[in-house]
Amino acid sequence: MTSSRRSRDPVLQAIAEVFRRHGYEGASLSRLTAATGLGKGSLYNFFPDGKEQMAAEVLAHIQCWFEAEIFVPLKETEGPLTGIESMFRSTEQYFQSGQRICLMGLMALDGETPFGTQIQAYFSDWQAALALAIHSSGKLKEESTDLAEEIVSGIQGALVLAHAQSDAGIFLRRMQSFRRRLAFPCGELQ
Amino acid sequence: MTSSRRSRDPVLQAIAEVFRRHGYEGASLSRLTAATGLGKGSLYNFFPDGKEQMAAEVLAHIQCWFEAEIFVPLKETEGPLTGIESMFRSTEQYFQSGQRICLMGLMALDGETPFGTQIQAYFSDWQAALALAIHSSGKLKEESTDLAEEIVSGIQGALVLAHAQSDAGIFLRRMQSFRRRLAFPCGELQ
DNA sequence: GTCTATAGATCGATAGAC
DNA sequence: GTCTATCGATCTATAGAC
Repeated sequence: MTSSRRSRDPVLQAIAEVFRRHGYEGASLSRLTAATGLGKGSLYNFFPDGKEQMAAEVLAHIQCWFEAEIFVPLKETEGPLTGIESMFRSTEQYFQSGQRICLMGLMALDGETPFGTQIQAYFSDWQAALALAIHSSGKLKEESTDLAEEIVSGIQGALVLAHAQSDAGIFLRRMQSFRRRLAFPCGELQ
Repeated sequence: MTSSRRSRDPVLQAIAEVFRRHGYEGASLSRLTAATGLGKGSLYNFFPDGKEQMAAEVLAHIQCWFEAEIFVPLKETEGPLTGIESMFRSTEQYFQSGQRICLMGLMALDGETPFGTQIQAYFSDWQAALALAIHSSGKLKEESTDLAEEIVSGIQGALVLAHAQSDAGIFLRRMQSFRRRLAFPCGELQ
């Protein structure tokens, strides 16, 4: 169990990279075997239900990582602003300053995948945790929800644009912009 | 020429919908024949270079539409604010209030497609036209560029989130938020 | 110009040797 | 647990009848 965990994780990460780069339909078994260094037989030994199970487990792994590293700190940190700043830092690191894509966002656009529920949960969990942190930093409840929606969607858009322009600077500039937006209370004008 | 144009356009639109729904790799010829009502032979008569040519022409068609309906009005309208408002309206209409996906954004994330140049041009043209309109509405040049980047990427993110949550309201709320952001000069704080 | 038939490659998945 | 061999289905693309 524990040793299976230890060997399963790097395989899952290699698989995740293939899904990120090629999308669900483009992630062929030949690409997956090449990326993992495993034969088809071994892959089906790890994931008896094949490609769909691989994608489902990758998404579950991502959800767990964000839950532990971002959502929980957002909800629990004593000073809520440090939770928010830790979110920005973890997000920048996870997406490699904008060079890496969000698989949840890609799958959301891709559509026609059986992962709608997982994707929906990921985004609503993120937004809820962030809205709570913003609210307890002193903003009104309505404004917090709105800002959380702006930032969660804004991060996705920043990843799209950064990848389209092959310019990670776009992502980092957007993240700085979100930080400023939370620091200055100019949203109260409306 | 003119009659070929007339018959080519609806075919191209049907093809575009398939790419939007299934991505480049998921847009199989069988789906394309089903959506267009044409046999493979006819499709290859229209597009001798096959799927890649179909996608390239779809993207070119989209670029042309945005150029004519959004970018030019942004650059040319007498009162620049009416150009910006017309952009918001056309954008909401084009993306069907957030129910329709941006094919350029999807292809940008999809990666590994040979359309990087077209995608890059689309986004930089949009941002440049919008920045110019914002600048001539009275904002500083630096702030205009930044706001244009925020809005162009923000629209993409709003489409991602709206599709993930199956909630077009998200897209419409983000668009309203952008309008407010342009109306109130609170960005000068930093 | 539209269709059907089909080629050749690759797809996801399985079987069975080791 | 890992591999190779192979299945049937589907893929993109072509050929040729009408």
